[in-house]
Amino acid sequence: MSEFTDRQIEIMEAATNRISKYGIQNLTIKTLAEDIGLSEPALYRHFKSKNEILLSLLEYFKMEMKNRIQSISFKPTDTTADELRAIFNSQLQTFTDKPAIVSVIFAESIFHFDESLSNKVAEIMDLMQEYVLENVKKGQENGQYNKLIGVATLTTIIIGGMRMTVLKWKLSGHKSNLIKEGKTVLDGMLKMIEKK
Amino acid sequence: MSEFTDRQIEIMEAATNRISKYGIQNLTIKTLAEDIGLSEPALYRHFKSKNEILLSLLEYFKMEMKNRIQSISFKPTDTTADELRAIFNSQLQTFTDKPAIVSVIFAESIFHFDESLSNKVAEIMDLMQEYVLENVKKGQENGQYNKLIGVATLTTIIIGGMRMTVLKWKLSGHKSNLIKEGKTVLDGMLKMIEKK
DNA sequence: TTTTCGTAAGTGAATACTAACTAACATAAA
DNA sequence: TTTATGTTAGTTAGTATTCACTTACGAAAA
Repeated sequence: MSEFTDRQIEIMEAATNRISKYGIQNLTIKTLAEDIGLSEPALYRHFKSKNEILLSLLEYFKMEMKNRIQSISFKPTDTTADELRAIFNSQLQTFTDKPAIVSVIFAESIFHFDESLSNKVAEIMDLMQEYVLENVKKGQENGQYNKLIGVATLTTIIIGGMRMTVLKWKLSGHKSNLIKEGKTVLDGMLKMIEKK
Repeated sequence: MSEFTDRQIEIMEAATNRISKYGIQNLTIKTLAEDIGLSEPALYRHFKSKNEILLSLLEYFKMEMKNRIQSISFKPTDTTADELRAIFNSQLQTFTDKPAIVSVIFAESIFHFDESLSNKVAEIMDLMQEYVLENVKKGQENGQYNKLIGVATLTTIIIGGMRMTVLKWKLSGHKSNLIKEGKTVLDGMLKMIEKK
């Protein structure tokens, strides 16, 4: 199914964990090899460079996210707001299960040094943006959302609010309840957006 | 006035610019010295380590931001929303004048490798949060803001929306008009919050 | 004369990556 | 069934380069 081997996935997950725990500066081929219990050259059997590990890791998450969100099945009784709730719930659940991912995909700045990497992060952000924009458009068209604010601006506010919630959760050391807080913030925004 | 010498400020600004242009990975003592036209050991005359340059740089901006925001003079006719507009306008103006700052203070992740540095970034974020929280509390108390949402959640949404706007501006290569777009987003949020 | 601010020329440690080799195993011709 | 050949995934022991930082010294202002 996946285009990656088991060993490659193991390496990518170890890299994600190390970045999450100690930052990108501490992700070296040496430490990464030690984490997995292999020698340094062994890693080069599976990826041709360190950059390729990072690039693959981002691509891997992008694929996962796309598949996951597109396979969410909405009920016929769901409102447009319910659909948005389902999308973010799925995201927050993934982050809660694998907190290390957040450190990697929310970090435009750590990949600033390499164009291919920062482009890949931008692609992931754009993908999420598309889903939200589509939802907002739909909600305004079917009259479930008010039209106080334009589609683009509303999308910025929604994504911004959710990102901020994730960031605070991360800075708290993952101690707070991300799913609960994310729900509070999203419901807050929907309370202001939904027509009554 | 400042606790920093001219040379120190010159070094901190050069460091900020280099991080902004090429990322933290490219900020080395060698490249930094070349930017200023000095030798490497000369930098050590002014800062005792590379980390101290970064730490000072963050402290320098924190001080600047605190002074700047606290010296904003509100008119008696200003609504609570106007006060919030003035605060963010001041921030966005600073970012527009010196875009490099954004790369440094919006980057929790790039300083992940050092606790003192990430703490300093958190302090800057907390400071901004305080100003917004105070404003939201005041607005709800004096009846200018509605009470659909709690103070903390509303603060998260506002800061999140503004951060997202700045991030998009940064990813656009500073090509969009930050002040204008920030105003649009803030006005959008206020439209939903203000009592009519 | 002392202090300040600079330089040239290093240091040891760490980094991404490579060279050369091998054990284990699969495939298929003899 | 044995033997030859190739592949996969690993090893040890390096390479050149880059890094933050230091030592020892010079010039010139106070």
